[in-house]
Amino acid sequence: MFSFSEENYLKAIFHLERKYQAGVSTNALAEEMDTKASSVTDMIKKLSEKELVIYKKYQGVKLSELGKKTAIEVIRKHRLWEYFLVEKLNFNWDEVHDIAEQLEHIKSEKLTQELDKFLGFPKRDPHGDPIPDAEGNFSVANKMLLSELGKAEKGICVGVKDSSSEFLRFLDKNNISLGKEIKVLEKESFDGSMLILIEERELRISQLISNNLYIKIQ
Amino acid sequence: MFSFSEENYLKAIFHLERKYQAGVSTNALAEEMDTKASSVTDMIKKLSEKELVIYKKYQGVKLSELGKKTAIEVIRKHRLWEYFLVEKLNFNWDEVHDIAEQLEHIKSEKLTQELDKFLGFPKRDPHGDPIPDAEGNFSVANKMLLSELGKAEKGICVGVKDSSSEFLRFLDKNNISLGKEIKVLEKESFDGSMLILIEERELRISQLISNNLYIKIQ
DNA sequence: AAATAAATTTAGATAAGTCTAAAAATAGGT
DNA sequence: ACCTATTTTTAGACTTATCTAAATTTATTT
Repeated sequence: MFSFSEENYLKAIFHLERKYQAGVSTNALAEEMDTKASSVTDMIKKLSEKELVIYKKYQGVKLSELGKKTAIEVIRKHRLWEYFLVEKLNFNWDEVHDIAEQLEHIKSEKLTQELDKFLGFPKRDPHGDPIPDAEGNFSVANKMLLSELGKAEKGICVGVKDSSSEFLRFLDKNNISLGKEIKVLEKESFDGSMLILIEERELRISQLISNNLYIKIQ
Repeated sequence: MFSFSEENYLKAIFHLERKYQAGVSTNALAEEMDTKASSVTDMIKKLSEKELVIYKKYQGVKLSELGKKTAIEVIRKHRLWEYFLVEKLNFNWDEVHDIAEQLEHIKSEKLTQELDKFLGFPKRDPHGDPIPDAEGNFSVANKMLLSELGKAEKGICVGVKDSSSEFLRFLDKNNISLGKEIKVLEKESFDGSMLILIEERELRISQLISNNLYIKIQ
């Protein structure tokens, strides 16, 4: 079994690989993990010895098949627990991340399977992210950022890029939640803000907001 | 916040204090924690600095009020999670201990409270042990060991002293479970075994068994 | 009360994960 | 191609929790 720290590194590498297919740099990992580059190098060596990552000095890291499988298992647990907290224990979607960061490291395959079953095999967590199934498969939705929409186009809100409490509470306050339709009424080119229509209300949002909201078109 | 290891020591001291009111010895703790006496001394010093225990060299330890409160919180979480695993996730009572050992260290007061509410504020875990409430109060049942009963006496099974898988599975196999009435038909003085009546079946059990089964009389 | 046994503590070592500071390698600009 | 800036790695140190082996304290026995 792997330590909490090892699992967290694997998860971080997994997420960064989407952006850096050629290999995740030490500095990128250090920023993601909120630690120093030298610590990252140390851990990468350890993960490499355990054959969880493929690593050549100065060339960045990639996950091995085992590393990827392990990372996906951790992500599966994280998202199942988030779903549990919101659907069964009345948590708001902005409160669950830190607790799920702890729960994702609990080691018991049976627990994960039974939790999944108990929850009715949910497909997405409260932030719209897909939950991997027991085999590690999960849909990579054809989502796009709201900011990519043009004037008069519309989409369904399906997820958030930033899942910080601050952002999620902003969305709550403005009644923006997953599943709602958003139509772009106007786009202001000089600051990137847009006027949107959501549930018959008009709302002006900054580019920072539209850049962190995923939508699905059609 | 305290480390997993610190919490485990506090829990162990709490349990041992029932037996050693004068103070828990280093060796007793070492055995309970399955570690070396020197490691125990190291940890006790640390707990003492943090004012979680009262410690004088060579005199054993006792929990401080803070230490006791912390230990009870961990035990509360352990037992709530055990109840959750059995009642919601279809675990058998012999499978839950190791997973609860992990879950008991999750830090979130809200999680504990909401879990308690979700489960309907259960009073006892699957092994019959009382679950402390949010204020740390819990009933210390007036239970006794089955082995203390005399011939022709009877009681209701309310808990187990040993909660190892092996013992619990033995009980399952022989259809002994919490809430059932047990009557002593015969006691064999030379080996301490007894013949009991449970659900109209007669069963001979060794002293090891009757020494690990709690019953309530009347 | 002295001698021995048992329990406990101390001293020093180890492993995991992190850090700072310095060295080495790579990348970029001219 | 060279010089500089950036990135990455190495070296050495620190903390937590553990260990072994030795020293010390307490308890027991005669």
